[in-house]
Order: sequence, then structure tokens, then C-alpha cells
Amino acid sequence: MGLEDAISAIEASDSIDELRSSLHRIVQDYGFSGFTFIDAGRPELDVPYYTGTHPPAWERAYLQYDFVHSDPALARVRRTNKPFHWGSLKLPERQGHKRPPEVKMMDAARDHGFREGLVVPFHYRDRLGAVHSSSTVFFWEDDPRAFDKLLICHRHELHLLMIYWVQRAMDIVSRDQRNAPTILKPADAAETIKLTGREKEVMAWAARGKTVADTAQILGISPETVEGFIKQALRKLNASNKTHGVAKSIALGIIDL
Amino acid sequence: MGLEDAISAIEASDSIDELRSSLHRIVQDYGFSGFTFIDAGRPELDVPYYTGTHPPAWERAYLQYDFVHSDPALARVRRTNKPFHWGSLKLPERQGHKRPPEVKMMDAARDHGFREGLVVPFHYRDRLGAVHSSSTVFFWEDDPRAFDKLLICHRHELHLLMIYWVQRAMDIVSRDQRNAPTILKPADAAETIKLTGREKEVMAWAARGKTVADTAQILGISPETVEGFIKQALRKLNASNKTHGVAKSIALGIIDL
DNA sequence: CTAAAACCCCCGGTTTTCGGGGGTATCACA
DNA sequence: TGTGATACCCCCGAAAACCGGGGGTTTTAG
Repeated sequence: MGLEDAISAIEASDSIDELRSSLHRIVQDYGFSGFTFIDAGRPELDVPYYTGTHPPAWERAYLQYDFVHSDPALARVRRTNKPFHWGSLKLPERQGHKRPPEVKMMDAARDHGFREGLVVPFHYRDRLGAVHSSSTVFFWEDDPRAFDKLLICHRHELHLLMIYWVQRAMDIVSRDQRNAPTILKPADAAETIKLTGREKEVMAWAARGKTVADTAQILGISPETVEGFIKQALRKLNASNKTHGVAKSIALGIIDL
Repeated sequence: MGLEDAISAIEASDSIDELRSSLHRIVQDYGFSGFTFIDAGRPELDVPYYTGTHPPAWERAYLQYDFVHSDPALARVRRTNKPFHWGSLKLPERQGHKRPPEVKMMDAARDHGFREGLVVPFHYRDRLGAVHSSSTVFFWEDDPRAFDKLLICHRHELHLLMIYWVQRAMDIVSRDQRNAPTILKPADAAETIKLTGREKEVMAWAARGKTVADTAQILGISPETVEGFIKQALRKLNASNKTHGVAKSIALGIIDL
């Protein structure tokens, strides 16, 4: 099946179930045993939205051992845009006497028969402008050398496929909202947050660890004024405290470190 | 030039200037007269970052008439993930005697010789996990029918090209800016700092705006214990307070929002 | 001209933070 | 089967941050 055919098959799918089996057929053609699509943008959730054609045993293990919070691929997905494979992940060395949870997770994957995995990150916006991050992993159970060869030739195709797959999934879900998985539904509309120069300055110094008094001295204004700017910024950011405000500012790209 | 060659050329570029001329050559091969990359995620900025090989006259007009705030393609980019062309934009009807600004902008583009344009949206995350949205437009000055034909055959290639181009641009910029990391002192290599599971958890909840009391309830431990973990994490991070610690944790990739 | 927003300063009561100080539980290895 | 390293859990008190207001002048945009 060529790339154009695959995209056509995806765009012709008319329900999430159909979409799932379409992709399954496509990735099987490439030699993968299955795939998992997972919402990667909400690390605070214990069980984010996911779907796919992975083995049930793997799903049970993943949930049971809380791998969402230790999966090193998910962590990387949140900071990158290009596909990568499990073999390229840098795992932490064991500190002390315990195996780090990341290593535990990868060992478990191996125990389930997965010898490699291709992870495709995709960050997208819904029709309200809200941003979502997704991770899709294609499982490989055959010879790792064949996997390497596949990557060289078809990495880009698989990347493109996922983009159109996610887009199609979003279109379907927004069309029939009733039984929609929550993640694919448009979240809060993206609000444009506009901080003034002073507000950005005080937040940036806060991010660098300066207290209100420090910042006041740096900027040559009174501590009370600094507090005023911070309060104003927190209101605009809809943040509950200074720490939250700084985190949001970084996430929104308002301040750079 | 094939797709793989084009991507190779992009990934081999070592500066923004080189990257720009690489892409220019590639899109000229497709028949476009030039391109403009623009940071589309900040509607609040009057002059967002942009670069490209557009005619200087067009750039002057764009700035002079403040087209950033009326460009209908930019507005659409913020809500979509697939490439589209100017012809598919739905422009508002003229009300009364005034031309809507969107129409004005498209008319101006035509006056500058552009008969069509392919717009490729791309939403990406940087190494801090911050989300950005970009718009790249490829200008078409030839026969519109040839443009339609090109889209059918090569839309996906152009889409993929942009993804790798943006990623490469980000890599170059973040490499060049690494001499001014105020928040990361040289000694703070990510590898040397290892937080335990609990330490990471309390820092992550702090970044999401939770107070010590909130976090204690979420984790089912006493507030004093939560404080203990935070203090321990701050020591390891060599951070002067919680806000600083959270900023550092994000910068080091230890926690995600 | 006028309204809105940026910028600057202040108070008082409440909550959080962060320097310390404790302790137990678990695990790999000898 | 102990031993040592580490994760994990709890407490105190002085200092700082938070949060709700209250002022005012200057700059910007319609």
C-alpha cells in the first residue's frame, strides 16, 4: 500500500473504530504488530485517553504499574516534534540499589515481546485553538535490524500518516460529540495572554529565584510595586500563585530562561 | 530533487541563513517564487518573528498595513493542522462601502503578483515544552491550474518538509542561544541532578499551582512531609526557592506541566 | 479629548516557605 | 542476616510571600 493510498484510507474512515482498524492494517503492512495512540499532554492525569491495537496484557501492565508516569517516551514526546525509536532513549542509570522506574517500564515492554518501538509525537490544535499533544507508538516484535532498515526508508511516511490520522480522528469526534473521548473534544479556548514589559520582567526574575526584595533592587523600584506587578501578572495568567505563574509563563513561551 | 534529498539538505544546514536558502532552492524546484515563515502563535505581538525569501516590497506592505492582524491565513493556521491554499479561504463579505481588512490583504497580495499561496501550519514544542505555532506560506506567481496540479501530487511532501525545516531552525537557534542560560548554571547538567519519585511529584504539583496542603491531600501524606520533599528537591536542584526550583525542573526536563 | 492601560507606591491580616531537627521502611549485596 | 544507603515520613519557628484592597501619574490609542 502506498502512502497516498494509506492517507486516502484514513480520510475515508468514518468512525473511531474504523479509523483504528485502518491504521492497524497500514502499520501491519509496514511490519509492526500494532499501535497505541495516547494523549501525552496531561501528565497530571492518572489515566489519559488512549486507543490502539496493543495486546490487552500490555494494557493491563501499563495501567497496573502506572507506566504513564514513568514512560520515558512520553516525557520525550512533550519536548520534541520528530519521530524517534525506543533505542534512542537515554535511560537513567540506576541510583543506589533500585532500578529506576523508566528502566522498569522498558524491561516490561521487552518482556511483552516488543523488541523496538517507533514513537511519533504530534502536537495539534483543535478548532477552538486549544493545543493538544499526542504520542503514537508502533510496536515491533521482529528482528531489530529489519526495524532499522524500515526506519531509514519509511520514517517520514509514518510521521505523515499520523498527522492525517489524528486530524481525521479530531474531525470525526467533533462531528459526533456524544460518545466522544474527552481528550479529542475541544478543551478551553486558547486565551491570548498579554503581559506588559514590567510584568514579564518580574516574572522572569522570579523564575531565576529572586525574591520580591531582590527584584525590587534589580529594577530600582519598591518591593510593593514588584508585588503589584506579580499580582497583576498572576491574574492575567489565571495562576493561583507565583510558582504556578512562572510555570505557565514558561509553558506559554512568555518568559525565556 | 527528491523528498529525502530535500530533508537531507535541510538537516545539513548549519545556520538560519543557510536554512533559508536551502528551503528557497527546494520550493523553487516545486515552482514557487519564495516563502515566508512566520511565528503565528502570538496574535498579541505587533511584529512576530518572521523570515523568508519574499519580495521586500511585500514585506513593507505587510508591515505598513498591519496585515498580521488581518491575514485570514494566520487566523486559520491557529485552528488547523493541515496545509491549505489561499483559494480555500472563506473571506467575509463586504459590509456597506468598506472592504473588510481580510479582503484588503488578499487584494494586496494579488497586486504584488501572488496568484496563489500554499499555507502550511505547524504547531511544535521547544525543549522547555512550550508550544509554538508557525505558518509558512509558499508564494505562487504562475498559472493557477499548475498550482492545483502541484497540490494534488506534492502537498504532503511540502507539509513534511516544513516540519523538518522548523525543527532544524529550532535546533540551530537553541544551540546558538545556549551561551546565555541565566537559569542554568554550568554545574547544573541534567545528568547530575536526580530527584526521587516523590520529589518529582511534589515539584510537578507545585508547578501546576497546588499548595503544599493541596499536594498533601492529592498524595495522601501530611503537609509536613510534602514540605520535606520540596526542601530536599530544592537542595538537589540548588534552587533558592520553590519558584526557582520549578523553573529549573522544567528547564532540565525533570517535570512536565 | 478621553478612556484605557501601563506604571508606580502603600497597608494589614493570613498563609506559605524554608532553615533546621527528628524518625521508619525498603532493598541489594556481602 | 546484618548493614548501609536511600526513599519515605513527620515536626518547629522565624521570615517571606500572598491577597484583598487603597492610592496616584504617565503613556498610548481611538
